[in-house]
Amino acid sequence: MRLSQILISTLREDPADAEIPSHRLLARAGLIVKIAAGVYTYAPLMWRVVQKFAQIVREELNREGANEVMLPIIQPKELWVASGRWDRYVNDGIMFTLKDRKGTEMCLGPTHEEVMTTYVNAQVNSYKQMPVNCYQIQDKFRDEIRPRFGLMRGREFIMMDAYSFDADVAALDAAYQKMRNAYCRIFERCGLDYTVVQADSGAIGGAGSEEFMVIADSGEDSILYCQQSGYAANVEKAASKLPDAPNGGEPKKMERHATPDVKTVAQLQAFFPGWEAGRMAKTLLYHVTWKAKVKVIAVMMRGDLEINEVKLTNTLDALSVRLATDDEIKAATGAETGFAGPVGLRDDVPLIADESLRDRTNLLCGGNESGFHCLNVNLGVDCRMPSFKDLRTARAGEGCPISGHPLQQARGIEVGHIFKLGIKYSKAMSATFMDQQGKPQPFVMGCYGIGVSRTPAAAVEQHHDEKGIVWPASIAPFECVVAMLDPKRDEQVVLAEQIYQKLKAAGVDACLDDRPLSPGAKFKDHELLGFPVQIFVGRRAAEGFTEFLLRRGMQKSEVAVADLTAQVLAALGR
RNA sequence: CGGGCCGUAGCGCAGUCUGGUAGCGCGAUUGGUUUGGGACCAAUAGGCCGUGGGUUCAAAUCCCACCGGCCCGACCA
Repeated sequence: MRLSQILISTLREDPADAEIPSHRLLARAGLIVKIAAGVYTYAPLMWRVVQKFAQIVREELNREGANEVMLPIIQPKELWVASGRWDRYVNDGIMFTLKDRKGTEMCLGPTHEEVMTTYVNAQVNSYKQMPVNCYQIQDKFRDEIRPRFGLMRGREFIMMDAYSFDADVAALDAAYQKMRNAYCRIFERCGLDYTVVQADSGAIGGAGSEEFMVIADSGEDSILYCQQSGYAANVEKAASKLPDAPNGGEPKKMERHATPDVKTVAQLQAFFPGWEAGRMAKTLLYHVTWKAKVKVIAVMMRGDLEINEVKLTNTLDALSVRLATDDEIKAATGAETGFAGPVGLRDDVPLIADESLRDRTNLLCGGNESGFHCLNVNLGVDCRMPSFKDLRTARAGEGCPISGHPLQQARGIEVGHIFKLGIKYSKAMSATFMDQQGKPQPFVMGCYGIGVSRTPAAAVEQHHDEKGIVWPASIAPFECVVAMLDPKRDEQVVLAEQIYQKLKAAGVDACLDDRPLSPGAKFKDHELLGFPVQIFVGRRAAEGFTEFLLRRGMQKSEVAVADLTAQVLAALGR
């Protein structure tokens, strides 16, 4: 391709609304253009990037026997009612809904479990037809509460989702493993530094799930990992071994103390010298929403630790949880915020506690009365015995649950997520096949997503410098650019053309920069656009020499034309 | 949805406090000179100052409402 024929519009200045490197660079390079919040046009060079990545995804999925299909973007409400997800997605506000001419409610697909399950259910009647794995690569729509970071969190975005259908759990496990392997190959081929972490399965539900995280400071997810054991988990899911808190000793008689205006753990430590946070048990009131009811419940946590609301939601099998408001707290405990405790808590307020409080004695708790706290509280003696659950947010520095070594923390961009769904959707939607006994059974499903527009952005996040993007060769818009510095000089034009043709003949995805720009402008453009290998045909063209630049590291050397193709192939690892 | 902020030429911004001719840089167009780090000279084009209402002799500027957008938070296959 000749760059003179491609729409390229790099900006001299950073766009005003971009924060993170990938958004800033993709916008400045003119590769993405915003049309509304979280909605972007992909410029020709960016579309090449997306297509190259999508092709890698296809090749690796096809290798595992998956079938590419095209599913509708517009979906009828009834499918979502059948799976039980309409209300949740609409209430969460992320569903784009619309009505057709007849007034039938439809939505723009935020994901495709419903459609795919319906499709496969109609086609697959027998266990003999499985395993089946279908995927699609296309636009998805989510009216994100807060779109941001360019392609990282858009409202319209490109995604690959694959769905596997099997007759039993063992077959699902095999399908899952195949997809996991394919995912590893995909992200390796993109040159990404990624980690597979245990994850919460969230709104989509199901048994096990793992996320593929690209490590980057701008990542929206926090992950904890251990190099010794290989353990890695999203902080939403992570477990850890805790260092012991100070022992409370033999149970003593509870004391009630006036603590006016002392509300926080820090204030309590100052008020009661010698009582460390680890000997306190804070009690937080949560407003919990289930499908058919809402309730305020009390959750106890050791004073020096934090509640993990994802774990709390899962433990309670709730749709959502949020901290209770001051009014709700007063209604439930009779006390102002800051004095809630288990002692004398109303019987109709359920009480649960984190495992870190099991068997702990002589705790410091809120008094359930404004201005009072209790010392030497013993659970099950001075108050109800709570049920104990893992509700704690694991933190860096705590022990790895496998090796005990201190956990380390990093930020990650979620580029892939794989789930063992089981029969959650097939059962809800009555999607069944005939088993060997001739009895209908629900499909055992898995689902597997990759952010197709997000992954290239993540690649930029990981591969850039102060001058611009440094594309990994496998997804670069072109592997190599051949630029004539002065298109008015015939020897440069002729030589550049020759080199370009030779590279193409050698199988290099090359482009020719024949634009009538000054040399400086071309240098800047190519630094920003990030072609991995850059060849400049300039003042030494007549002598048969060119300049050879590797974008990563910006190493520049003079190379004779005769050696050029070999050098380019070597630089591309071929 | 809570908190903070912003809408002025294609992009980046000044002007708004203190009402009175709408500006700067980049980009674009034309002509000329250039050609190794976003060239130079000259000329030109380009604005319902987000929208609607109000105050005023007079509104980009003051007031109200709405719309759009950004950041923090909550939220989030």
